[in-house]
Amino acid sequence: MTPTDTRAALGWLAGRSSDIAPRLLGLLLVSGDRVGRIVEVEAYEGADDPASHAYRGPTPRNGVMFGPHGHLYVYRSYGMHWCANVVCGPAGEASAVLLRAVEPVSGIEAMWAERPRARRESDLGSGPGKLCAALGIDARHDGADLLDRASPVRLALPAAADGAAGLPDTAVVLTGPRVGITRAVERPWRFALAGNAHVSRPRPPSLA
DNA sequence: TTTCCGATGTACT
DNA sequence: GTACATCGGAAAA
Repeated sequence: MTPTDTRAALGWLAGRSSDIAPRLLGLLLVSGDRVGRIVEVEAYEGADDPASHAYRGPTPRNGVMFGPHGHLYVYRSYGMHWCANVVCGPAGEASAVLLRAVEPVSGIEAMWAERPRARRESDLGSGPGKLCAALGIDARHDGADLLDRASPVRLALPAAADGAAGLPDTAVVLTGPRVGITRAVERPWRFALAGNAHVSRPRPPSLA
């Protein structure tokens, strides 16, 4: 697996976000010199998902969601934080995966500099707003091509990954309701790596 | 520790 | 005007 093969290796990234979301766990999110391992995500679909930004159709904010898969949709949350999504629906059919938490892998000093209030390493990327701050992701990256090696923000396969999966066979994925929404709350479209300290709050219940 | 609440841009009623 | 895919500081316990 060479770095130039990312687009081919992640060909499965096109489709329904609820299918694709758990497969993003374990992949690397690269932003300049900073790298985080994706440990928590949520799926948001389009016209059939009342909790999705795309539910009511395209707007100036969510336009990237209706474009080709593999691009980054960045929006401002509660007026002060940035949140980032991986677009996975085919053009015209909005479907995206919200990146909720990353585990710092490298460029960790730069992440601390972006988040001086953090008290421990697990405060750096344990939330959708936190990870964008730690990795320096903002409106400039809305629409960035995550499968282009020259992109300022991109996805990468972990070095040890064999095949398309970014996770070891022993990894356990927790599933639960999405965080912070009021509609379609019953859909279990939050996915997180069991036992990982960098998952956001509220922490999903561990398996018995 | 848990709960509560303010900050504040964009979209919608 | 109200809701919102959040966060972190302060108060309560």
